[in-house]
Amino acid sequence: MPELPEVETIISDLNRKIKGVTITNFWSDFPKAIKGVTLEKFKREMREKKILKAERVGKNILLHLSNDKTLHIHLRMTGHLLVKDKSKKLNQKNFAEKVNQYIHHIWKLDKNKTLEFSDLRKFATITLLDTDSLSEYLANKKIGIDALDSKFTFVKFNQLLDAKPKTLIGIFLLDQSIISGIGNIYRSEILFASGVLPKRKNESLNKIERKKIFENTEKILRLAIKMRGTSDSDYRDSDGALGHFQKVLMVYNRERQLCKKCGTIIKRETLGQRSVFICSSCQK
DNA sequence: AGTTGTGTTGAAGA
DNA sequence: ATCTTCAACACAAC
Repeated sequence: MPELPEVETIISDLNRKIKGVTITNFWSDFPKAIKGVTLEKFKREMREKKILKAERVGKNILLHLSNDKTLHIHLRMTGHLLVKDKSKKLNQKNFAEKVNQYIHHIWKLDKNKTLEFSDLRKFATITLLDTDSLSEYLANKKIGIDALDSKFTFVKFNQLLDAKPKTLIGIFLLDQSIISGIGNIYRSEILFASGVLPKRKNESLNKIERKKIFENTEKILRLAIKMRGTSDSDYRDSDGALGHFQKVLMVYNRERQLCKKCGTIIKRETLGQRSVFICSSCQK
């Protein structure tokens, strides 16, 4: 599941591999994922445009093009972007893996490269925007402050918590309109590291607990970026390779396994229709 | 073999 | 308003 660290890994890969390259053509067998324009119009808009830069806001990918257009890509659950270089024989093995075989869109690039979009469940979306209208578009989407934005301070975090006193912290952390970037994996990990149960109301959290959640959010997200994300299931980087954070998960997807800290059996609970994983002895 | 769970988001319903 | 449910879709696990 691509959350902030996985998207950040993709963004840095894209900037390293395809910044400045020219799109020669575009192919899709699932144009439904392309929002706002027909496939034909979209193809026309792609041809002979340069990819200037990749950017990230929360889990959202922004690709700035040379025609004052910006591509907004959301990977949703199973989307991932692969960069292939036909002049290199590298990564054939990764790309052959089944999870990388659900290619529904291809940007053909110069220098023998392609940007290929694999998406098993086909929930991902591609939106073509005027770069000028970007800030308006993002405001409309109600994307909250990025969890790694330097403006996301402890003071700001407290203001956000106090604005939603009755909300459960486990639900709050997942709400992209408040803070963007945290998904199901990292909310369980952040709350475990902070010793706080997901069903605690914001108003019940004392200053020490708030501080721990705030600090662990940055700490865990940055460590996960360093480890190139969590490949618990479908996620792969632009080489089609696995991330490594799944090796150090403390609670996520570890139902009925023993807590790595205290040996208590990890439990799975449902919160807002989604699973959350807890150690009832480490978290209060 | 049919049912259920999976997680992200937007839209619809209450 | 805010919460809950569902739908988008494919597949693995039961």
